[in-house]
Amino acid sequence: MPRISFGSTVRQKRVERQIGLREFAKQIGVSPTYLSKVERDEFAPPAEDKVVRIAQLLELDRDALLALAGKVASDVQDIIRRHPVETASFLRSTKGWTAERLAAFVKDAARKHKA
Amino acid sequence: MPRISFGSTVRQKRVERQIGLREFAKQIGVSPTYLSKVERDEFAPPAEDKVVRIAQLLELDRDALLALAGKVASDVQDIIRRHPVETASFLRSTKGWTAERLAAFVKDAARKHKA
DNA sequence: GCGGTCGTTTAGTATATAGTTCACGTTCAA
DNA sequence: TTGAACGTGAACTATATACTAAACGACCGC
Repeated sequence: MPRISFGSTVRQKRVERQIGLREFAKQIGVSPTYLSKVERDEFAPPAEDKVVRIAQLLELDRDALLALAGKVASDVQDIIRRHPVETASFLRSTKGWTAERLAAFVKDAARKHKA
Repeated sequence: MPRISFGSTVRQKRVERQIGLREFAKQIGVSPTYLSKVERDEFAPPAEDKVVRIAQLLELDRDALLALAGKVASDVQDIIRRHPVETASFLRSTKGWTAERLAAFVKDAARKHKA
C-alpha cells in the first residue's frame, strides 16, 4: 500500500468540503456503509467509474486518484495496447525518471505531434 | 475483440512448432481442457503469468501477447503509477502516433536518459 | 482390435471483486 | 426527549475470473 492511502485521501478531502458520508455515497452511487469501509481502507478501492466520480466530486486529478487506487485508467491501457512493444519499452526506460523530467517529455511530445 | 485473436495466435504458433496440446498445457501449468478452450477463444485468455509463460515458450514478444490478451504488463502499470499524471498525459498525446514514431521517441528517451 | 495419442464436450469449482442490507451507538437541535 | 443526521459493525450476496476433472470420439501404429 502507498504511503498515503486511497481511503484516507478521500476522507480527508470529503471532510474538508463538509460533505456527509451518506450524501457523498449517494452522489457516487454506492451505499454509505461501503464508502465508510473504503475510506478507512477496510475495503479495497471501488471500481474505476466510482473512483473517477469521486475525483470529479472532490476536484482531484483522476489519474492521480486512480493510481492511489492501484489502477491505471482504461483509456490509457487501450492506448498502450495499440503499440504495446514500443510503449512498454519506452515506459520501462523512464523507470528512474523524476516527474519533472517526464513532464518535459510530455511537452516535447505534444510539440512534435503538432509538427 | 482484436482482428487476430489471442487464442488463434497461440494455436497457430504452437502447431507450427509441432507441440501437442497436452504437452504444451503441461509446460504452461494449466489443464489441456482449459488450453483447448482458450485457443479456440471459447474462454478468455489466462492470467498474466500464464500469458508470459506462453510467450516465452513460443518465443513471442511478451508485451505484444499480453496486448492480444487485453492486458498490460503489471510492471508497466507499476511504472505508470509512480507518475500517473505525467505518464497518462504523455500517453494520451501519443494516441494518434504510428509505431514508428513511437519507436523513434523510445530511442530518444533512452539517449537522453544516459546523458 | 487394442493401446496410445489427438483435441474436444460437459459440467462443474475456487477465489476474488465489488458491492448490499439491516441494525447499532452517538451527537445535537428543537 | 425525541427524532434526524452522523459514521460504523456484522453478515451476506452477486458476478466475474480463472480455472479443473471426467469422459468422449477419431485416428494411428502394431
